[in-house]
Amino acid sequence: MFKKAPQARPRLAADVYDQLLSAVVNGQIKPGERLIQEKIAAQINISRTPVREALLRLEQEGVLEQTGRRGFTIRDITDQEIRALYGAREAVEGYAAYVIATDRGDQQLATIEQAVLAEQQLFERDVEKEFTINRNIHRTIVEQSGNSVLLGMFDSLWSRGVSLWLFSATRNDQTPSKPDVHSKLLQKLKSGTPEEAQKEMIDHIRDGLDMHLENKKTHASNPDS
Amino acid sequence: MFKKAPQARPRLAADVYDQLLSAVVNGQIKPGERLIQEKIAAQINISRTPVREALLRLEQEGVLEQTGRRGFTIRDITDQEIRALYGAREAVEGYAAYVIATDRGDQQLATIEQAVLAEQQLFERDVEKEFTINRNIHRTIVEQSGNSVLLGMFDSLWSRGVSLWLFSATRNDQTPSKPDVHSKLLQKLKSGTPEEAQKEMIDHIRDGLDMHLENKKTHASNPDS
DNA sequence: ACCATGTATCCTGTATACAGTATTAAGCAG
DNA sequence: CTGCTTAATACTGTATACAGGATACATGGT
Repeated sequence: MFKKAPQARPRLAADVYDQLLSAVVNGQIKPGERLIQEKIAAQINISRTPVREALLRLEQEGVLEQTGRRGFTIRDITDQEIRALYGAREAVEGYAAYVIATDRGDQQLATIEQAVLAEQQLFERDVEKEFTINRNIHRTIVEQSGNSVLLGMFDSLWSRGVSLWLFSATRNDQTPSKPDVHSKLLQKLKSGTPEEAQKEMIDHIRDGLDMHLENKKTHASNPDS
Repeated sequence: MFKKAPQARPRLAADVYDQLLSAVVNGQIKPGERLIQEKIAAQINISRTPVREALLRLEQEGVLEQTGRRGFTIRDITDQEIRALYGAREAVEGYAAYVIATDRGDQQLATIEQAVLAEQQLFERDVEKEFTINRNIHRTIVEQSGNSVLLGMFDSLWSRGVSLWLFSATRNDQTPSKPDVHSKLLQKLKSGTPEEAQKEMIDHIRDGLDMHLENKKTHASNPDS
C-alpha cells in the first residue's frame, strides 16, 4: 500500500558535516583556524562523537588536515595543489566530454543544453549564483556521461576546492565572454569529434586555472574585501 | 642529534582498516556477508569505536555499504559499476599518459621503464605477484605524471575494486602477451604523440574490461575455486 | 632578559553506557 | 500450515567517561 520508508534516517553527523562544509565555503572558518571537537560539539549542543565523525570525513576528503594533537585545521592549499586539482578536473571532465561526444544521446545533450541556457538567463551580478550555475554545467556534463564513479570523483574534487573556486569567482571582477565559452563547448559536444570535445573542455579548464592564479596574485597582498 | 619522532602515533582504527581491507582482498569476507561492529570489536579485543571508524571509512570509499540496521556488507558490484570503474580508470590513467607523453622527463620515463621491466623478469606463475606488478606499472605512470590528486584518485579506484581486480587476475588462466602490451604502452609514452599515448592506455584498459567480463561470464556458475 | 625544567591544561583516541528502531522470532487466529 | 500481531533481540547512533601524550604556561636559575 504505502511504500516503506526509504531508510535514510537522519544522522546527526551528516548535519555537522554540512554545517562545517558550508562554513568553510562562506569563509566563516578561514584557513589555519583550529577546529576543536569539544567546542564544536558544545556550540551545537551535541556530543563529540558525531562531530568527530564529520571531521574525519572532511579530513579524508582533503578539506581538513590534522596537525598532531592540536586539532583539525583547514588545509591551506599550495599553488602546486591548485594545479593538481585543476589537472584532475581536466582528466575527469575532459574524459566526460569525450564520452558524450562519442555517444551523442539526444536526451543527454538536451539536458546539458538546458544547464548552459540557465547561465545566459542570469543578468544580475550574483557571484554565488554564477558559481552555482557554472558548477552545475560542468557537473551535468559529467553526470550525462553516465558514469557514476566519475561523478563521485567530480563531487569530491569540487568539494575539496570549495573555498578555492568561490574565492576565484569572487575575485573575478568581470566575466565577459563566459556564456560564449560554454556555448562553444556545447557545440563541440554536439558536433565535434570526441578529441575536439575533450580538448575544448581541457582548454576551458586550463583558462580557469590561469584566471585563478592571476586573481590570486593580484589580490595576494590585499586579502580583505 | 636524535631525529624527532615522525609523529603519526599509532591509530587503532588504522589497523582495523587495514585488516578489513586485506580480508576483503583475500576473499575471507565474501560479498553479502554481514559485518557487525560488536563482533569485529570482540574478535580483536578492542572497543567498537575504532571499528566503527574503519567501517565508515570503507563505506565512504565504496568498498562497503550500509543496509539499514543490519550492519555493513561488502558491496556486490554490478556489471554497470564495473564498467564505470574501468571508465574512471580510463579517465585517470589515460590523462596521466597524456601528461607524461607531453612532458617527457627522462627521470619519469626511466622510473616507469623500471616498473615495466619488473614484469618481464617474472617467470613463475604467481597470481598475486602478477597483480601487484601490474598494479605497480599503472600506479607508477600516474605517479610520474606528478599530480598527487590524480594519484589519490587512482588509489581510491583500485582499492574500491580490490576484490574485483584480483578476482579477474585469478581467473585469467593465461596471460599470453601481457609484457608486450606494457612495452608497447611504454613506447608510446616515450615517442608517441600525447594523443596516441592516451589512446594506447585507454585501449589497454578497455581490453582489461573485456577480459574481465569474459572471465566473469565463464566462471559465473562456478563461483568456488 | 633568556633558557631550562617542571607543572598544568588541552585535546585527542579509546572505552563504556544508554536509547531507540529495524529485524527477527514467537504466539495465535484463521 | 499460513498470515497477522506482539514480544524479544540485535544493531546502530549518540552520549559520557577515562587515559595518555602533547602543548603551553609558569617558575627559577644563570
